[in-house]
Amino acid sequence: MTKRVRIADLQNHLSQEVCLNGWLYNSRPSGKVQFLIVRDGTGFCQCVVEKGKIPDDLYEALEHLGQESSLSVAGIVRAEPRSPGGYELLVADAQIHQAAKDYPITPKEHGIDFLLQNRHLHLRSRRPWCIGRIRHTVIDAIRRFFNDRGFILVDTPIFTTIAGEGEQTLFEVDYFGQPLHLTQTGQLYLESAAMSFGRVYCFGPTFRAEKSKTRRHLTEFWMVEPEVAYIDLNGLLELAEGLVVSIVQRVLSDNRAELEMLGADIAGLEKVQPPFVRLTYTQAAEILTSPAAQEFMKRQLSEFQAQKEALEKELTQLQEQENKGGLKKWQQEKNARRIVEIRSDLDELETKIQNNPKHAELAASFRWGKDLGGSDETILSLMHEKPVFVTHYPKEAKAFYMKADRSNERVVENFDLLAPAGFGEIIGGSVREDDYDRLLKRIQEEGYNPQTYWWYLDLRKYGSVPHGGFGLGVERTVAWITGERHIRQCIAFPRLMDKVYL
RNA sequence: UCCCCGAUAGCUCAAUCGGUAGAGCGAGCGGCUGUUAACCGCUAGGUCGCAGGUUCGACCCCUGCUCGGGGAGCCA
Repeated sequence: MTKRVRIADLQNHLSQEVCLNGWLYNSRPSGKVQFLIVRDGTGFCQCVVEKGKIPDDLYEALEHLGQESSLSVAGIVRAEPRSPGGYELLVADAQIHQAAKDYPITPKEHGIDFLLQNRHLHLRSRRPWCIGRIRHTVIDAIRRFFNDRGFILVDTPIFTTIAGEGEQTLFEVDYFGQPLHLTQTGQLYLESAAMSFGRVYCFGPTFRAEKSKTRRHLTEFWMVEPEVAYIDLNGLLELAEGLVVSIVQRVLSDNRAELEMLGADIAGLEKVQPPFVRLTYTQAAEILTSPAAQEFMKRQLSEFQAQKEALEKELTQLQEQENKGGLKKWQQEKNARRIVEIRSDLDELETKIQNNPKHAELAASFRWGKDLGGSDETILSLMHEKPVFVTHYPKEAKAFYMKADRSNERVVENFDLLAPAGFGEIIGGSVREDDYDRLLKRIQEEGYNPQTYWWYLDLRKYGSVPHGGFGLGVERTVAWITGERHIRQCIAFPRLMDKVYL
């Protein structure tokens, strides 16, 4: 029996005969030779089948084998730059385990809804595969970052009795007759644990019943939350900066091939180095209302318009070519495909062009005291190449547990981290209010029942210390790093508002 | 909850002025010894989302509904 090898290990078996176990990803028969693209979970490999080198009936069976059929192939490994992984297999023998017919996901384009309806199969496709591997690296990098720095993992409950983030977004659960809800954050529990271990983190699913139908929202997502005793805002910023840098570095070193396949912005990721940009909310507001921001928006608008004109010109040319006729059939088809592409790009540009003045106006009319809107965040992050910290938001715009800045009571000691290139928020965090009376007052102001928060208040009665932490959304981080526009492609089985596919 | 866009073959899309539909991919068959979402030829595949209205005539115009996409608010 030939040695079983995984595609990722082929480089160590040059010129040897090996056996791959996998699935047929694509095939290109070409008369007396066939090219089978086989995937095995670790990668993709081109397998060459030449007529005469294997039995004729096997050759024929392979020629008619459907996409995603399961099979084993044996043959000699050789280097081949034209093969996806750089190595190919010259097939000497093959065994078909199950011949699949009419696999629904073809090698061409599909709509997002169709793909999610077939998510159980779509996971096998190249893009979800790349993203899933990067997600794995991101999660591993996060755990290592905290474990290497003496953080203790504390698993906080998923059924919870208290709200952390606003009560409208809770999923309620009937817990043997008692109404509980699914966790929105482990933070409050984590603060309790931090007073025991000093530095802690939790990592788990988070549930928010936000009625947000956008490409940035899931109702079930994964979040890592560190919490540290004896830390100030600067310490938190450094921690967050270090975490994000180490995640990006790990992905750059472990998943470069996947980033390339996805067409991610590798040069942009390489610029993610400390120090990140640090702005206070007040400075951010000044930037948004400044002439520079308006200039920036105008430049963007003219850029969009230039792109639009270029696309329209190309469209006209293609249509003229088509009307003239005399094109080969494959050229016609290529043109038709390009036309569809241009139209969808034009649609998107049109939206951007329409939104630009609105966003510019929103930014210009920004008044101190408001929370930063999505478009404001986009402008701020587009104006900088590196991630941007925004700190010291107005108290009114933020959660009750955030510590009031003692030197300016109108603001709290919090921060958001905006990923670059217009991606938006991936981290939110704060120093926590550690004074009993102030915290009690804030709970009352929010209209919450202090009795529900009795144990949380207790933490301020017994050895209260300055402490704080933050939450980083895994899917948003993965979406930013991979350049994926839909957050729902960044988790295997996404849960959306009003829609759970599988 | 609100605003914008869409629904045509299994999938992705086209159909000029209102005159009962057309490509590619996929599937099936055939051709091709180095392909790269291969290519070339042939075949099959449709209650144009649902209900109503306008009209001699509706994929096309109008109303309602259902489903989907994008965005706002809110957030990681």
